[in-house]
Amino acid sequence: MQKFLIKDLAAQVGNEITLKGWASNKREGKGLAFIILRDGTGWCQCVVAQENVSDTCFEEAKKVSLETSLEITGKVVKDEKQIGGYEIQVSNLHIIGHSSDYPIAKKEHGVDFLTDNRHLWLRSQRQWAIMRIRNRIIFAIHEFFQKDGFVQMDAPIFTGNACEGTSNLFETDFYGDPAYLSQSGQLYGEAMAFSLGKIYTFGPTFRAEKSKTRRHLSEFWMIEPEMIFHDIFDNMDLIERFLRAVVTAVLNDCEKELELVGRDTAILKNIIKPFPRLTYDEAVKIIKGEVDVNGKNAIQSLEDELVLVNKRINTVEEEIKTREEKIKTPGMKKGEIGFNQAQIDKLKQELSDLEEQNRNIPQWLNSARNFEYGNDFGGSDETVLTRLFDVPIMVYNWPHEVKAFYLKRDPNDSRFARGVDTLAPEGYGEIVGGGERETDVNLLINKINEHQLPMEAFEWYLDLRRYGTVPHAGFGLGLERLVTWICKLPHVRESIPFPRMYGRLLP
RNA sequence: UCCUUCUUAGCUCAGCUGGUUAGAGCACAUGACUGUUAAUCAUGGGGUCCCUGGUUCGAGCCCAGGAGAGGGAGCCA
Repeated sequence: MQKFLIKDLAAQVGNEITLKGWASNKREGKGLAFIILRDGTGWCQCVVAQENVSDTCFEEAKKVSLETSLEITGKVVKDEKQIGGYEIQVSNLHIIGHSSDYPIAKKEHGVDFLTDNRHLWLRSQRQWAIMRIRNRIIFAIHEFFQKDGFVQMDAPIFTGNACEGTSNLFETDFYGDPAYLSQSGQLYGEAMAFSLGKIYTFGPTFRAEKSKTRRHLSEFWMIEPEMIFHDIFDNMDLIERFLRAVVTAVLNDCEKELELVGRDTAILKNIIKPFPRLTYDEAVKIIKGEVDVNGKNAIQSLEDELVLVNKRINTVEEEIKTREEKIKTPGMKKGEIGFNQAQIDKLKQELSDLEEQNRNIPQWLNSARNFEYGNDFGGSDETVLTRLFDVPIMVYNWPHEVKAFYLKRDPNDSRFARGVDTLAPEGYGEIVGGGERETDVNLLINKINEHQLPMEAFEWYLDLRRYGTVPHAGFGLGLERLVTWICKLPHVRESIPFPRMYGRLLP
């Protein structure tokens, strides 16, 4: 077992202790080696000075390469310059497992390579920070619901019926019968709420969507609370309190991790402000640019963005050119060439992202301008809308045709269903979908027929209305999308330890 | 399913109008340097230019087909 951990070094200043872990980096000088040790709880520089250790020990230190596992004994010294604020002056060192040609270098890598090496990528600092934030989010979710009187219950993963239609389901063999991997625990959640009042499920969800976008996974974790005697407005109140609690927990406890992922926390701190609530009608007007919000016009701001993107493309191209010229000047130091080369690589990465945006934004503009009233929002519409806000927004009262069969019709206007989507700001889009459920058995039967779903598979669900129906509501939160927004990640793939995506099953 | 971008060393990328022996940085190996922060400096090894076919005196570069990856639309949390 490990007696001492890097995170606890503060209490050990002046003491000689033994740490166990991996070498995440090493720098060498004459008679001196600096090993950055990581043990899962943090990073710490260990200094091996030839004069302080035996010759065999120093030879051993020289053999340490990236990700070699080792045991290090030495004195803990305070040193503000270092990552964790402490340093080990090594007196003894012992290699546990060698590591040669570790594939992930101390440099930028492409996504394909990193995803192929996810099992090793997880060891890097940024991924470590994301996983810790993910963990804090999960814990905060449980804390919030448990304190609020919810009971955690589990929906089955094998299901015989499709919740919202048969497409996008992974089919498996269940003793000779077709079974589907759950794409939502929602219907089961309703049954469980009718027993325990307020429940939430927390489990994996599977969608066979052939989507290759920055916000889709084939396997993701969903949190689905369901509450009796809640209407859509109670539901929105809960969503708001819930998200506020989770984000606040991360802000309070993950300062270091947020810094490591480079998250500007100013926008997260806005979470204390009330979430704007828009009806579908209001949101459509904003998307189409007919109504301004916060002094900003959706179409205009997107057009401005396009201009900025183009300007930035020019600047970046110029800078690449300048640096390429600079490299060619004779007599330049090798180190300076390397530095410029690295800058050029970074700029090229930015350039290809910008060019991507340059291709996408005109499409989004087109789709926003021509948005047809009555349609569901597409990914780009959500982006266009949420770019204008600095807090999550809630859009409710959707045209009933575009939403799931189990949503309640608005009693004041039957064209609308009482669904609510919560969209994360900064262009991130939908993180929560939910609503008030239909309570009338006959309206439900009509809807099931309209959607051409197999009635026999839903008989048990209809029983919930036959035996003491009550008003109830709930929602589903996509954990990875929340992690992605809170960390401001460029892609969901970094928000889960081993992402399962269209075309990705390994590692 | 459709649109779009890409594929050159282990990794990240150059490679001009089609021209002779394909380059750089990182990583790796050896050596130098007592305090480095992606350390630095010197030397060295390392290539099926994604695959198949075509055009050409000549293809990493042009054409056709295929494979793989990125992003987007649809669909969705």
